[in-house]
Amino acid sequence: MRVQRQDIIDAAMALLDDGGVDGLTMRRLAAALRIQAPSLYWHFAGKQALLDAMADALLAEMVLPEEEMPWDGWLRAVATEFRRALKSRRDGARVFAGTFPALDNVLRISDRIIAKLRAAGADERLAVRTLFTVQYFVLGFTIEEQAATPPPGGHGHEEGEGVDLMQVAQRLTAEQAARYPNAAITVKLLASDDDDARFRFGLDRLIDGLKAVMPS
Amino acid sequence: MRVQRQDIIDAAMALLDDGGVDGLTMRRLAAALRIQAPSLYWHFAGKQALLDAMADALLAEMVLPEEEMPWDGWLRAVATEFRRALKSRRDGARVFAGTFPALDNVLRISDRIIAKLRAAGADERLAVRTLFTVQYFVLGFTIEEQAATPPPGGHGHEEGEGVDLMQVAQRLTAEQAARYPNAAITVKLLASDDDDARFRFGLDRLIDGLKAVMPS
DNA sequence: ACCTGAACACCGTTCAAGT
DNA sequence: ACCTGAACACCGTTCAAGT
Repeated sequence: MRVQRQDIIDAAMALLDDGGVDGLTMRRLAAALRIQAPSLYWHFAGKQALLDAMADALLAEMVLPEEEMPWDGWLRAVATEFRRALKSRRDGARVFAGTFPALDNVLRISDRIIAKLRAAGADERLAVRTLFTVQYFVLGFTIEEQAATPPPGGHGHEEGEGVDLMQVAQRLTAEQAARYPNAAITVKLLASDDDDARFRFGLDRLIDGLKAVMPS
Repeated sequence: MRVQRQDIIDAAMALLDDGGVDGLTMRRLAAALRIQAPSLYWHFAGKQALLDAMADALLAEMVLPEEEMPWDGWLRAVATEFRRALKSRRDGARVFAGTFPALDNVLRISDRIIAKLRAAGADERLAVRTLFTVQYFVLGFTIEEQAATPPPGGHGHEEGEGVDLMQVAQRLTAEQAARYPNAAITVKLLASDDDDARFRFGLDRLIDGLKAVMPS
């Protein structure tokens, strides 16, 4: 049986979990599929097209909340699901960032979000700005979250790819800690704070701020 | 005169403007400095250490607002300056994202922001969460902003690195536009909307939301 | 203290050719 | 319609050696 486009995406996603974006090469991907690297170029125009397809695939599993909810709770739920989708694969947020794939899942989900906001009374511009404001926050948050090495008991992550916050805190020179005491505290506090709670904090502030400009 | 650490950072920044992060290679950087690539490893442990130094250098020009302002206006001004600093070099936001450099400029500016928020009555955790929430929004926004090709009259950007939103809009198949009408409108509206106004919109919503949880 | 030459182990992509 | 072999033009990094 020959390799299909979807087989390539599946294998690429698996490889992402193994070695991160930096470990995802066309040659390794081909080897995993037991074909030669140039064969991939029959299915995808180039590596970027593959990454676009992967970004879109990340959203495939997103479950949208029920339609009956008020827009603010609904948007909060969608943002939470978006973060979950990005986190479902190693470096998922980095793969998604920068790509602007006009592919099916991205279009489908954008469409539903805009529809919801418009139904709640927002005009086109307000709906679009709201969508992207929330998206930027989630994306920025999740990129940093995934860049940090999970504390001790991770199950993959062999390489020193991630940033260990504890280690960063300890490597601050005495001079730096004396000169920038608040920054020194920040690193330590950040390392011990709960990611989910931090995410909720930011998202709730944002949605609170959005409520003030949404009609009704 | 031999090459100094700062010369390398300066040359790397110039190279960034020329060819973006993808065009920044140790070999090209060395050539620009008229030395051989391995020499760079005497000054920096590896490419990542250089990128960290570049991320820190991006913040060197940041001008912090006067201390007398109320915290909300002050924070808005700092966020605006942060975006400006990221945009001062091609792909600046991408360079900054993911790195967590405990270097002087990053520490200095974090320290001042936390100090300001604490002086306004926030406890440590609230101050840290506020700082990072705003940072995530600005970073996410600016990454996407820099990923988009500036409309027509750009002065650099030879390669097809950026995403042309107009082109994306036109490449949507009739089937896609029919199935996801709101998404189709979104792409067009996004291409014509003003980036500065979009940035202010998101930032103001965020700061509005933060006001509700800050004491005083 | 700073730099080079040579080498290692890779990359993404093209293209003619095969089935 | 899908895949291969061979090749091109690169990468980041190490390391012994030079000044």
